[in-house]
Amino acid sequence: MFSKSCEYAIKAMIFVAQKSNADTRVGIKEISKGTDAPEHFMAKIMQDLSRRKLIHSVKGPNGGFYMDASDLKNSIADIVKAIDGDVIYSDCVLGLKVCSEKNPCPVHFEYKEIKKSLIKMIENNTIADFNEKLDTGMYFLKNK
Amino acid sequence: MFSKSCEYAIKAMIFVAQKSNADTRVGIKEISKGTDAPEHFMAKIMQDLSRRKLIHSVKGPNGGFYMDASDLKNSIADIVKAIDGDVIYSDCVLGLKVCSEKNPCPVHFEYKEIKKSLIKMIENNTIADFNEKLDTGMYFLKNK
DNA sequence: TACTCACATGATTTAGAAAACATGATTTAT
DNA sequence: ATAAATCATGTTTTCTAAATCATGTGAGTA
Repeated sequence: MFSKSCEYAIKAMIFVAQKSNADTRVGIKEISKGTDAPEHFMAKIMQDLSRRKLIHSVKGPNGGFYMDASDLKNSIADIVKAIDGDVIYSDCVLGLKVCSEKNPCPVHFEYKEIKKSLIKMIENNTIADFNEKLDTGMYFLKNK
Repeated sequence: MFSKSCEYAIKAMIFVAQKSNADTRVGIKEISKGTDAPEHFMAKIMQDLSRRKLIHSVKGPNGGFYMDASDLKNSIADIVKAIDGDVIYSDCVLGLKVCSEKNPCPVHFEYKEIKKSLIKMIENNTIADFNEKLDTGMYFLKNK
């Protein structure tokens, strides 16, 4: 559904939210281990997220990434838009460049409703929400 | 959502359903033009569909592809399973290899419901259904 | 039979995402 | 001020889906 980059980005945001606070930062190594993502690739993604102000970073010794209260208010949709753009809002099951009310593919109207709930899901779930969930220890960001 | 191959496969099935009957077959060239897909690539996909008995083919002069009554009863899900396998049934928003009730990613339960309606959609829509739709001229398989 | 048409099969190439690498810049600590 | 830690940036490599190419096979027709 999302690009690999985007999957990693979401996982990283959730992971950092869990592990960081005002003066505890999380480094790339820890993030990539905690989310089961390739280190160098994840580094690049973190820099994207940082450039787009979805997360804070500090250089140097004891540096790393962290999230403040306003970062925690971001939704999954904000991350997806930052990394994958708005394909999720415009994509077509059959791959039509333009698939709309006026120019619908054969499944346009059926998919429309599903897409609506999909968008609702990613827009209504904030990082803070996941933070609480993960605290229960009943959810996972990686398999092994 | 689906692979490019799968998108083309669905379009091709719908297209052939429209254009063919017992003694009118549709050739690769016509199919690829009618669905805006690369000819050689589409040829390969048609052969997959043919091998998996989702469509009939005839070699030689006046040969081509066609669908009989039972072919028309196939659902979109049948095509998806033939081309992409059952990833749609097991995929995870965050890319976990195993994402289940026992080992859920943070969005597993929210996505579960959406996935259910997605599957329902592709299982309940048969090629024959589209055939009728397309007759109205209000749906499209390509843009230009 | 021989020729042609059109699908079938397998090998090859291309393009773009995913991943890795090399180097630069900034901060902290001594 | 120097060195080490850590994020930032740009380039290169790898991998796989997507697309193409070359050749084979069966069916129809004269």
